[in-house]
Amino acid sequence: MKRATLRDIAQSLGVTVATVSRALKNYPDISKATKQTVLAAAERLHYAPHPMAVKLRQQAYKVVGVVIPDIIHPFFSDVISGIVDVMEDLGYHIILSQSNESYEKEIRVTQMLQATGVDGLLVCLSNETVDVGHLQALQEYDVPVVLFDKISPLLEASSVVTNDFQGAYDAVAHLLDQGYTRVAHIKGPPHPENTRQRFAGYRAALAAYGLPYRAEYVAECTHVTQDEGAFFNRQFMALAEPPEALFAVTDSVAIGAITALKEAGWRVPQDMAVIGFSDWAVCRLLEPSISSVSQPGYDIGRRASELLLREIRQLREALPLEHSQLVLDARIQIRQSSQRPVSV
Amino acid sequence: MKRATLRDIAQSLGVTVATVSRALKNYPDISKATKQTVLAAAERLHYAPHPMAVKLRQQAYKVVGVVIPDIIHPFFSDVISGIVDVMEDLGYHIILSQSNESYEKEIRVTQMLQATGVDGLLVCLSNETVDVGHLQALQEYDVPVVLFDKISPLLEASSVVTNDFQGAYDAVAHLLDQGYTRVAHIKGPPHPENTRQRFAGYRAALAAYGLPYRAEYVAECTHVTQDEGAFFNRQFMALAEPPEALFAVTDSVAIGAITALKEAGWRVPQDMAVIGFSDWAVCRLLEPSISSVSQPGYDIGRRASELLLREIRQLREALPLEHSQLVLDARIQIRQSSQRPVSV
DNA sequence: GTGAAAGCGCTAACAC
DNA sequence: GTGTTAGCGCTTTCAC
Repeated sequence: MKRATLRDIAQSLGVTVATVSRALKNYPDISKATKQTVLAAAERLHYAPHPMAVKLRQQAYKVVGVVIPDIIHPFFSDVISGIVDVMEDLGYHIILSQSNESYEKEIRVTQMLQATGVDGLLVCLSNETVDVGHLQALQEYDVPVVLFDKISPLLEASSVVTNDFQGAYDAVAHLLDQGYTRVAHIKGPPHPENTRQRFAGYRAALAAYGLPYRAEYVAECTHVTQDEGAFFNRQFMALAEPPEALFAVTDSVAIGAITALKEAGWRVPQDMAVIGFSDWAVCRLLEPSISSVSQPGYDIGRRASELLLREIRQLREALPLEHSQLVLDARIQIRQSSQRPVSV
Repeated sequence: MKRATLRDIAQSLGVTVATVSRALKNYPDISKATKQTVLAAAERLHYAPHPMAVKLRQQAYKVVGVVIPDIIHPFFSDVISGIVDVMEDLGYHIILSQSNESYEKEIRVTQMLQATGVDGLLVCLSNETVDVGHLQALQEYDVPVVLFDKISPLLEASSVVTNDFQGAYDAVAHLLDQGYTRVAHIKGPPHPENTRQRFAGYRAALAAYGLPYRAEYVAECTHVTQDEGAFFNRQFMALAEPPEALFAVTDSVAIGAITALKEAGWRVPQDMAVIGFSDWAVCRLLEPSISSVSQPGYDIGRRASELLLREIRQLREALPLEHSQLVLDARIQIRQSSQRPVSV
C-alpha cells in the first residue's frame, strides 16, 4: 500500500494540507467538526507522518550514535542498557556501531554516523585511538560528543568514567592489607586512559605501602584476552621468586591467569591470590569465585546520556556548551580468589 | 560553526546550487574548472550534505530497527554482532531497542521505530507477545519485518530461528543414550515458539526411546532466571523418585539448577546430570563445565539481515516480496555436567 | 556546461 | 477557522 501523505487526506476532504496538519496536531483554533473528519480520514488512509520530512523541517532527529569497541563485552551491554533507558524515555533512539578496537574503523563509523544525521554521539574510544581529529570534526559540525569509559584528554568534551585509579588502588591495597608483598600486575595496552589509571593505582598502592616497584612483576597485554592472561601468568609463575598475588587489568585476563594456575596445579588463592577488574557476572559463578572491581556500567550509560542530551539542548537553544567530567566510584568485590587463607 | 549548505557554497562562488550539487557528485558534463573550485569551497566551508534532506529526496534511509528483549543476554549480543557486520558493509545503520520482554513496550518501541523512519525491522518477539498486529501495521506501511529467534506463525514474514526442536531432541537423546531414564525438563514460558519447540523435542525424544512422559518431571518458568532454575530443581530433588538428569530450557536455568544441587550436596553429574541451552561462554568456564546446545547467534543475525535487505530491495524495486523461513542447526556441546560416570 | 524551476512531505508565520 | 505562502536542503528534468 502506498504511504498516505497530508495531501492525500487534504484532497479526499477538499481542504488544504495546512488544515490537515493542524487538525492532526490539535491546534487550538480548529473546528471540532473538521478535526473529526480529518482524524477519521487519517485513520482510514493509515496516515503516518513521513519521518524525514518532519526531521528536515524541524532540524532535529532525536537519534544519537553510540560507538563502542565490542558489543559482546558484558560491560558494554550494561552501558548500552543505561543509555537506552535514558534515551527512550525522551523519545530518542540510539544507533549502535562497533569499532572493533580499530582506529580506522572508529573513524569510518563516526563518519557514517555523522552522515546519517545523528544529533549527538556517545563514544568509547578504541584501544588504538590516540588522535581525536575525527571527533573534533563532528564537534565543528555542531554534533556534540560525550566520551565514556575510554576517553582522551585531547578532546574537549564531557566524559564519564569509572574511577579506575581508585578502583585499582583499592584492589591492590586489599591484597597488601592481607600481608602480601609480591603483587604482580598484568596491565592493558598503553593508550587507553583507563588502563593507565589502573596501572597508576597499582603503583600508588605499592608506594603507599612502602613496597618497591618490580618491573618483572608487570606485563602488558595487547588484546586483553584470557589467553594473554594465561600466557603472562605462566611467565610470572616461572620466576625464581614468583608473585604471591596478581591484580589483572580486567576479568578476562584474571580468568586466563587462573586457568594457567590450575593447569600447573597451583591453588587459588593459596598459591596465588587473584583479583580482576569489571566484575563480570561470571566472577560470582566460578570456582573459586573471583574478586573484582565493579564498574557502574549502567550508571555510566545513564550519566553519559544525560550529559549528551544536555549538550544537544544547549546547542539547539544556542546556549554556550558546558562540559562536565564525571568520575564514578568503583567498588571492590571481595570473593574467594583474593582472600588469603587465615593460617598459612 | 553553522553547518554549510549547498547554497552557501553556491553563493560564495556565484553559481547555482544545481551546479554545486552536480560538481560534488561528479556528473559527466561539468567543467573541470568549476568542479575544482566547488570541491575547494566545499572543503573550506566544511560542507557535508544534510542527511534528512537527502533522505527526503531519495525516499531511502539506510537504517533498520532491531527489537530484542534484552541486550544483556549474551545470545543477543552475538545476534547483534552479526547484524551489525552485515548492515555496516552495505552502509546501513541499526537502531537498537529493547522490549524488556514486555508486550506493551514492544508495541511502543516498534511504533517509535516506525516514526523515526527505519527502512525495515528485525524483531525478536517478547515472551508475552501473542498478537502481532503492531507488526502487521508496519508491513502495511511498506516497512518489511523479519523475525528471528522468537517468532510467531501469525505473522506472514521471513524468519530465522535455531532448530530448537532438533537441538532439544539431541540434548535429551544424549542423556537417554547414556542410560538415564528419568529425565526432567524445566521449560520456558508458554508463548514463544522456541521454548515450545524445545519442549516438543524433549517429549519426542522420550517417546522415541519408549519412555513415558511424567508430568511431575516438568516445570514451567516465567522469567527464565537462575532463581527459577534453582527453585524448580529443588522441587524435583524433593520428589520420592527424583530425576537422574535434567534438560533446562536455557543456560541460566541450568546454572540455577546446579546451584541448588551443590547447595544440597548433590554432585553433578553423578547425582544429577544437567544440560542447558544456548551455550553461553560461561558454560565452558564453570565447574563442572556445563553441557549445552549451541545456537548460531551470529549467523542468525547475519541471515536475518540478509533477508531483510532483500525485502527492502524488493520493495524499492516494486517486486513481489518473497518470504523465507530459515532454520539453522543447533549443536550439542557435551561437557562434564551431562556425562554419566563410566562405572556408577 | 550551467541555470531555472519543480518538488520530496511537512510546518508555521501571515493573511483574511 | 481556514487558506496562502514560503521555506527546510537537496536532486533532477528541462531549458538554453
